[in-house]
This record gives sequence, C-alpha cells and structure tokens, in this order.
Amino acid sequence: MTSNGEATEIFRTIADLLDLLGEKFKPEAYRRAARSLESLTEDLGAVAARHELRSIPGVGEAIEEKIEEYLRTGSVSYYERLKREIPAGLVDLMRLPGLGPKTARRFWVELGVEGPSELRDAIAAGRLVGMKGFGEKKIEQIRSALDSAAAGPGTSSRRPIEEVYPIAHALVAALRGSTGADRVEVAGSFRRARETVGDLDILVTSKDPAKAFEVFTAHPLVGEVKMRGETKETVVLRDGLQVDLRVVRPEEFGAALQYFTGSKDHNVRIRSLARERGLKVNEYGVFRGEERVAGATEEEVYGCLGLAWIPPELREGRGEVEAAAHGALAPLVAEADLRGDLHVHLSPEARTDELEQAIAEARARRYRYLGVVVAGVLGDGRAWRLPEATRSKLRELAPSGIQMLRGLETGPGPVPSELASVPFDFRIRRPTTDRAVPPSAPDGSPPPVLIAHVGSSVASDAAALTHWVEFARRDRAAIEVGPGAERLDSTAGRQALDAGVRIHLPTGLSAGPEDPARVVALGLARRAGARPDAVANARSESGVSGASSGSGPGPPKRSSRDPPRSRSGTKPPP
DNA sequence: GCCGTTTTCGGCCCGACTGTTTTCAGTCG
Repeated sequence: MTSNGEATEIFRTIADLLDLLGEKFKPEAYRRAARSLESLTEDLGAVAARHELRSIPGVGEAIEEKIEEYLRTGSVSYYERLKREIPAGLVDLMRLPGLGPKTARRFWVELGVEGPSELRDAIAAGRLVGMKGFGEKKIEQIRSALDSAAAGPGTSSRRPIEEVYPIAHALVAALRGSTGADRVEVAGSFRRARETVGDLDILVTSKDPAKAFEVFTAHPLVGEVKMRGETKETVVLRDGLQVDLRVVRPEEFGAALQYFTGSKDHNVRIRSLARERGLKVNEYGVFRGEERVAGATEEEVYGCLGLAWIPPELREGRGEVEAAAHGALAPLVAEADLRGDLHVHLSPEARTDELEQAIAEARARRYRYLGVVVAGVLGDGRAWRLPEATRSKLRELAPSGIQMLRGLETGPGPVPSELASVPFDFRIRRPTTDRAVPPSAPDGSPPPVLIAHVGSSVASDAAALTHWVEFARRDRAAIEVGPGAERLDSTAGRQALDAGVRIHLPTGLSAGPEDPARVVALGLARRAGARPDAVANARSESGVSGASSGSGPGPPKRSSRDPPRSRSGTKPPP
C-alpha cells in the first residue's frame, strides 16, 4: 500500500476508535482528513518535504504532526495507544449495517463483548434479551448482519462505476418510461462520477408516488425491499447493490438533487456559507426564516448563495465552492467537445467491415479524425498487426472528411524490427509491463503522441506515476484517462493535468453506442478538472502531422482555429 | 480536531426512518 493509502486507513480507524469512545467532533475531523489524503494527487512525503501538509483540507496542527510522525517512523503513537485501549473487534462490530459506535460500545461495556464472534455467542446465550432498547426485531437484525458479514464482504463494498452504469441506466429508463415519475435523476457519487460507487440514489418527482414505488419495486433487477416510507424506498438488487428511490416535490427537486449529490464535504461548505448569509439549506430548499427562496433547480440553489452552478464532478470540498464564489470555475470538457479518437483498437484479425462500422459511428458523432491502431506490441511483448487488407483499406474508407490515421503501439524503446515495415502516422506507447519505467531520455525513435495502457498499478505507485507523467510532459504526449485497470483514474489524471500534460479519452467507437466507457471516461476527466483544451481528442486537429510513413509526428499543437468551446455540459450520466 | 472576508472561541448539516418507545435514541445518508 502507498503511504497515502496507509495513512488514510490509519486516520479512518482513529475516527472509528474515537467514535467508540463517544467523542463528539473529533471522529469527523479525522474522517475529513482521511478523505482528503485519499484523494490527494501527490505523494504525502513530497507534500511534507515542502512543509505544505497544512494546506490539505482538514489537516491542522495535530494531524500534521501525526502525518510527520508516520512518515518518519511508519507508525502513529496516538493510534497505537487507542488500539491498545479498545478491542479491534469493536470496529468490526460498528461497521456492521444497522450497528453504530453507540451500540458496539454498549455491548463492550455492558456485556464484555469484544468482537463479532463473542456477540454471536452472547445472542445465542440470550444475553441481549432484556437490554434496554433491544427487542426481538433488533436482535434478529443484528444476528442477520453478523451472518451476512461472515458470508463475505459481499454487498457493502464499492464497485467500479462502469459496472454500475448499465444498472443505473436500466432503472432510470424504467422510471422515465412509466407514468409514475416525471423527472428522474441519479444523484450521489454516481453523479459525481466517482471511480467507485457504493449505492445508487435515484430522485424523482411524481404526481403519483405510490405508482413510482410500484414501478421501481417491480423491476426485474430488484431483489428485496429493505425499507419503505412515504417518500423513500430502499431496495437491494439481485446482485447485491443497494438502491434508494426518493420522491420529492417539483419545487424541491433542485435542492434535493444538490443535497443528495453531495459530497458530504461539499455540502458542509455550502451549509456554512448559507449560514453566513442568514440562510438555511436543506433538501427541501433554501430558506430565509420560514420563506423558501430557492429549490426548484440547482442553479437557483447555488445562485442565491452567490455561487455559479458547480459541476457535480467537482463537488468534493476541495476548494470548488471558493472558486465558484470568485467566478473562477473553468468550463469542463463535455461530450460535444470530442473531435476524434487516436486510440481505436480493432480486434487483431479485424476485417474491413469492423473498420467500416467504427467509421460509421465516428461519422454519426461528427468526429474529424480517427487514429486506428494498425500494429503493435502486446503487454506480454508479442507483436501483432491488422490484416493487410484492413490496413490498406484505411485511407480509401475516408471519403467524408474524416482524417484517417494509422497508429503503431509499442513499448518504450525503438520500434521492433518485425514491425519496421508497417507504415504508420503516429506512435502510441505503452508500458511493456505495468511497472515498466520509461527511459529517461529520448531514444531516437519517433516520440509518441499518446501514452496508453498505463494501468492502475502505476496510478497507485506515486513514483512510477510521476515518472510516466514526466515522460509524457517531455515528449508532449497525451496520456489516457478512463475506466478500467489499463487507464489512469481521475486522481492520476489530475496529476497529469497539473503537470501540463494533456489527457486522451476513450470514445468506445468500436464497442458500440451502449458502451459506458465514453460517458464514464468523460466523467472522470471532468472530475480531474479537465478543460476542453486539456483533452487531446477534444481538439479540431488530431495533433498528428502529415502522412509521412514512419516519420515522427509533430507534437500536439495548439490550434487557433478551434471553434469556441461549447458550454460545458451539465448532463450527468446516464 | 479543524476552522474563520463578521469569529482565534464556539461552532461543527440535518431530516427520514426504525425500533423501541409513552417522547426518543441510534443509524444512515
């Protein structure tokens, strides 16, 4: 684990332990610091070396000292002391659904229970019966939570957003297609395009809430109904994902969407800003005293706090509220900005019809260029190339103004001799293994325009990531950001952007229109704070010069002919 | 424990829901 990751875990556990001690505000302070460390784009040691730990949101004097102690010694004495005081099993108990720190602490104090297995024994021995606040139902609930926990991590863990995307799409489509719901939006971390999603929050307006719940509950994906109130229903899907449906009134929809989109840190900032202005914000609206002054749209809610509307992908409490207050939010890249794709992979034996299909899709999206990977080296070092017929078809198939380019994808180092005869317009580089570190100086072969297949194992290794970003900066190459283990996530993407490196987004051309990769990649790019001009394939020019086979392409150039940027899209997935 | 363009002290989001209650505590998001 990286030092950032390990420090995050330490502070998160400190928060839980302090919760068990009944501390009121400290746990939240440690959690806030943990969240900040988790999303830090840089190695903690580097920040500490510059004496800038205090600039991290939620890190003050005390936590700064603990981080320094951790970096120096590998442990935090305060944490070690808490662990000696409080049995580790209590943390497991309070993390069970339906149990919290108060209940776990009572089991410890009143029953001497120190962990899940002892609690199971206590229940079996009937020792919970008669405890104040514990009826038959509550005890059964706990027993069931213990059983599910024993069965494995299962349902409570977060999953990749690209995996959840089709599910969200299906549920939203069903609700939109019914008479039970008018407006339907997914809120939560899904709308913020977080890499992983723990559950789905769906918000609807409805003239007939009962009908909305009925349509939702009857959906084939839904397994069991966990809870149902007048305005809210919680279900667990057959695959274990939890989904909340909330029905709100139209005049409250914007406030509810804002509220349930979060993040928590963002909302805390919004609320304290409102308080400073004598206003109150909740999920029903913005209020001055009893009077509602906003609520129907998010724009209204932000507007009456003196803020520009903030894209959901930025709502993490990392300074976006202050930026919005000063009108300093830059427009983010949007779907309409995409102009092409420099990384179209066809299957190795692709026939011309597969190529034609990708071009038809590109034409439908009005792309201006397409870089098709015609040959390359796989991660395991084996060379491959598209069939000769497909390669020679490339230029013929571009009658409608789409510039067709041939890409060669290789590892660091010179072009392998077995690929030397393949004509190409531009080069893509990939690490030969996930951990491969690129050469520190140019090796004489054409510089790549794109660095791709830089995977999650690089992103989680601060030194390797810094190295690849520096490599991209030196060669003025773009680096690919998107879902999946072979692309950078938004945190790594932000680091690349901070270093002045452009990113390239997958467009899912050859995977068909339903492929979530494009929408998800766009969300991650926006989350990284990417403006249109920082996205290599959101430019009118391909960034690949001329067609001189085998010669090096020029570095991506800034174009003064780029049309004015479209207004940054506000449309959340799906 | 953190934080401040009214504060260096005194705040810290707040409402729904559940299960257990004669009016509320705990959990969750």
